[in-house]
Amino acid sequence: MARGATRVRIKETAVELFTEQGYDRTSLRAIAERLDVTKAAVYYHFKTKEGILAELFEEHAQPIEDVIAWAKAQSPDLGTRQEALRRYDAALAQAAPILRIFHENQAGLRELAVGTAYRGLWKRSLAVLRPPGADLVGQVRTFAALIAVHTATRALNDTDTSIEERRAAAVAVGLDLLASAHLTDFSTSDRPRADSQGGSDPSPHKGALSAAQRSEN
Amino acid sequence: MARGATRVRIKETAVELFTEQGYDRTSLRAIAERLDVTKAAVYYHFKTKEGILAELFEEHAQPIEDVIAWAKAQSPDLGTRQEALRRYDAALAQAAPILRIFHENQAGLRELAVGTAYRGLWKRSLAVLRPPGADLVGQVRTFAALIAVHTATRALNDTDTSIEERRAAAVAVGLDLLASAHLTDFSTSDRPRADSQGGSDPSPHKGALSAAQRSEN
DNA sequence: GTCTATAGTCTGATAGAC
DNA sequence: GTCTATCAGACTATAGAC
Repeated sequence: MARGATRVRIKETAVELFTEQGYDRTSLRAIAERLDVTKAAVYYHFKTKEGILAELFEEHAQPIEDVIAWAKAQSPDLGTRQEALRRYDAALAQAAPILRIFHENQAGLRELAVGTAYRGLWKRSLAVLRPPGADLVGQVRTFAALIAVHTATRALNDTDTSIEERRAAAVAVGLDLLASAHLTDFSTSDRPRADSQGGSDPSPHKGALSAAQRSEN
Repeated sequence: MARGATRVRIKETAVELFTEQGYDRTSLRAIAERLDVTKAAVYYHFKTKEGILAELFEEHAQPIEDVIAWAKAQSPDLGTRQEALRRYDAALAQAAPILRIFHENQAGLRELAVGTAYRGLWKRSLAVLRPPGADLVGQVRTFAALIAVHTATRALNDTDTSIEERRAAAVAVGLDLLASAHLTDFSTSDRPRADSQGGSDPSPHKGALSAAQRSEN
């Protein structure tokens, strides 16, 4: 067995079991048994159960932190935010299984340090995608854009479509939502132009905007 | 103490603790202690721990089932789906705390019967909101609409806005997404030009880092 | 309707041999 | 680097007194 192989296998198995059964329901004994090692062997590599999850998080959060750092270094326009969403999606290609664990175990991880770290990453991602001075509707759109890229791919896994198709669809919807969120003054008919840098207006499908204005019930 | 009061208090306390700590981390002992009764008293009212959650689910799922049944009895047009979303939101006003428990404990509840029941409810809700023959993008939009109404209100609770404002914003975005989902032929996705780099480069490390040296934040 | 007492099992974690 | 052995504590659930 190569050096460090067991440590890697522990993390791989932990991802499997955390995903299948949940973090709290997954015991170290179960991880050890599936690997055909003893519980003490797991404790040799990781000080605590949370330590396994924390290391998984740190590994996969880094590419997303890079996207956030990149976006902060750009001018805060629509093009930057849309490109940030595409890069977020690219980072997610690897990180999705781990972030899914955090998403589906929110309640149980709330009091753990690693859960706080995840919530911070989510908030920073949202802050980067959100137009400055967005109104509430714009903030909801931004949230919807992020969560679409985050979970829509898995939510539609009962369709007979490929992962690539679903990811592309989720990103397309996310980009459209970011464009809509860019229209800050949503409730009036005076709408600012969507893009000022290229001269070519992306012009997403705004025909449905009037539907939302009928929301008063 | 009025008749049946303890049973109600157990459910109320369970909601609090399931929300704060998660379902798996909440012991019956903790529920009993917070109520200042004994564990056995809880077992008198509920056969199992899952039984508490199951009863909470059944109570609050019914108004949503009613919305689904109503929508199925209408003609499957956009107006019906939008009205269904509004009614879903109205039902959510009471059911939200309970459904939040299911949403934030997905992994741990996966193997439980009550978790399967929740996933079924979600799928049926989605089916009612989805335009017949929607393409993938339309399905993502429908998913985003439902999840916006479902969780956006809570996701924005760090803003200094009222719950009513946030709910109205979430519904507005949801209605707009349903309208967009109605446009089936979206598949020619236009990608707005982002910036000089363009494309979706997942590794922006070196160039972005040096650019990030500029004092932003 | 609420209690005491307890069964039986599993948990995360540690100490120390090899 | 992996093991055996063991810990103290927590868990769900049950039986039966009052």
